[in-house]
Amino acid sequence: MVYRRTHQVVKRLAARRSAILAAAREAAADGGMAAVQIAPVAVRAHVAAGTVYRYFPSKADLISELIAEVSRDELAAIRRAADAAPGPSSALAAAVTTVAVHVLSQRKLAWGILAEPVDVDVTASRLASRREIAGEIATRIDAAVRAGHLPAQDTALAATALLGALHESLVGPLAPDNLDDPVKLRDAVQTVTLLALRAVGVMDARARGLVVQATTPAKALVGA
Amino acid sequence: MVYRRTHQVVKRLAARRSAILAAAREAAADGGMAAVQIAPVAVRAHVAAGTVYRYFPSKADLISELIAEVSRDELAAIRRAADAAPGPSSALAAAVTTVAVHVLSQRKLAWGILAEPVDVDVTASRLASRREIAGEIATRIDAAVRAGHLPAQDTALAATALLGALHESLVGPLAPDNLDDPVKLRDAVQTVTLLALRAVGVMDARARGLVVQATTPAKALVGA
DNA sequence: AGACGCCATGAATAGGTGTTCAGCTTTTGC
DNA sequence: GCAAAAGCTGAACACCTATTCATGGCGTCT
Repeated sequence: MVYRRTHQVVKRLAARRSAILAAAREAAADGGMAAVQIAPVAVRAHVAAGTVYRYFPSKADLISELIAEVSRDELAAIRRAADAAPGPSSALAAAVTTVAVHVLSQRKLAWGILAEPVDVDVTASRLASRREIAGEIATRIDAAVRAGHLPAQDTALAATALLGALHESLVGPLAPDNLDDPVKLRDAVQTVTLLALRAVGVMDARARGLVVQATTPAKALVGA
Repeated sequence: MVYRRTHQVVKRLAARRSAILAAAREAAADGGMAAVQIAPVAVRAHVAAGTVYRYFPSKADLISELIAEVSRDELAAIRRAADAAPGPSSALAAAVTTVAVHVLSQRKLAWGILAEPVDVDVTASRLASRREIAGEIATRIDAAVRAGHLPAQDTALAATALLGALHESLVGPLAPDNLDDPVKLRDAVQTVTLLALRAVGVMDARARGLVVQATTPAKALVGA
């Protein structure tokens, strides 16, 4: 007797898997990675604790997939924004702005994905996540360098440094705490983007122009 | 009958306390914060596990003091380097270089102090540590701004961003892995310092000069 | 309709480390 | 030298949450 999964069942299984992941994401967005515990996530997803283990071998795997998923979304958003820009420098500015806006609009989640202490080992997926995003930024820096807009440099290191600057200043423990005010938030995004662009060698005056330009499409997200 | 601590005993107690802290520091430098567990630390300090609790109310307190101690040392080094510089811009460059060299020369410890997951809550002391260092950097940026060497800016945010850039690119998960080679190490320090200076608005050409200048006194540490 | 296999359940288990404390040793004051 | 106080010890405890698994229910095939 060959038991075969009906299409309907396959769909239900997939839905459940997504539900669990979504529940984990909500929990993380809500209370950080600390809130991503098997039992609470199971409740959120309307399944029993044991069921989670039918879909993910371990908590580490669950969180790893969560990180990968968020990372994919992030990367797509960055590419979209950068590709829509008129030139390499604008693209870089757009990419940086996108990262800034995204992490700010989901601070707890971002902090959880990036740096919050977790009781299981997720270094590998965090590493992969960073690699992807940093790689994209590095590519954009490289394009600007090749276009002659920036001095030659170690683009990988620069990209890493930029991300570090963004993360620490926007979602790190020292991040300003009044970022709920849309105006302050936009200012923070602009300030940090300006810093980032100057860091890789964009002249101050030109950088300011790029920042304003890049902020415009992101207006809706920034809410100003 | 009034029992009173003899001078000798006071000294022994203080010595023991230091020994425990030192043991914790060694453990952290050796295997990161994960290695700072009560039992192993006690062994290193040649005391019993219970004894640790006669000096520190909890593991959280022990680690908090460890963080504070390392932070104090770091701050002192930054001040020393900056104060020895001839002008505000040089001082800023020196401060940044000092941070870079320090975190690189004790990567595991730095990572532990800054961001490594710990099973107890040490956010408060980490926050304080960051505040101190960032405050110092902010002060130096401010001095350079007032001297007319840099454009006006949000110095607190800039300082935070700089530290984020340094940490992420030098001890974060994406940090280059060949930093044991002294030459590579020096290059990394210079590259990152250059990025940092440009970020706050130092012109590229001038920044390069400051970087070289600032690296010279740190030569010994950098080992090149 | 019957038999069999996959899926879901959630209470019980496991494992590891911070913390406690009753007993022992060392120091103090007379 | 002796009693009292303080310090030290380390085995036992406590706690917490990831993970397991015996059981029951549902879907699939003949």
